[in-house]
Amino acid sequence: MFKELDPLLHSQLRLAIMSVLISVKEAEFSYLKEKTGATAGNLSVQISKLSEADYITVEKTFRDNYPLTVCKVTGKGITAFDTYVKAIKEYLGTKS
Amino acid sequence: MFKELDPLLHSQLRLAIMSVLISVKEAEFSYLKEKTGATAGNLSVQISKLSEADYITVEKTFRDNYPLTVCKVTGKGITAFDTYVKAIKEYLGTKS
DNA sequence: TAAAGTAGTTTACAATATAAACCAAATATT
DNA sequence: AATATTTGGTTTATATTGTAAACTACTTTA
Repeated sequence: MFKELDPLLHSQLRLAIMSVLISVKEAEFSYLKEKTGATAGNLSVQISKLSEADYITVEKTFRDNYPLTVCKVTGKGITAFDTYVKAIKEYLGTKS
Repeated sequence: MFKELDPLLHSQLRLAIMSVLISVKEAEFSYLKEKTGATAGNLSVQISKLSEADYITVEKTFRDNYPLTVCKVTGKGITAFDTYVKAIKEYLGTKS
């Protein structure tokens, strides 16, 4: 009846991160922090999880002497997100 | 940016329960169990939580000598569900 | 009357989410 | 030139949540 919801995506913050990354293709840590409203600690943890699953890539460099973390969504991530969107719509009813 | 997702509804099983109840207005425990594919234990716990929040009402009676649990969604539950649907659509992108 | 079935509830544990504490380096202040 | 503050995060500890397994209580069937 109801499709499984990818537990990695069924998390408010991880879903928000993916949503942002799909819309912009690339984002800095601080940008994600601002857009999602998350604390840095929580954001760091959830970025690691998405990265471990290869839903996103994380590049750590420096800019103006400060560390800079840049995230991008992968093909696998886009597919997973699309699948999640289709699945959850079943739950939301026909008014979708 | 992103609206909060009601944590009570942002759970695969509770969302499925609400989804069913909104489509049928009233359902027995065993019907919910079949539709959601949940174990009885998990279903029992999640029904209690929805009931405590007054998102649903639970009526315990007997039918043919066996206990019978019937659930209905409340007005508050419908409102909460609608709000959740609107909120999560923000996360799902414009292809919604 | 013993075994199996119905309809759940309770409990114990695993997984998740999150804030708080921490770290390393850079810049600003006294 | 120390010291304090800021940047940009990570790690850790705790609280919350989710779930399966075990249990309860009663009923039916053999």
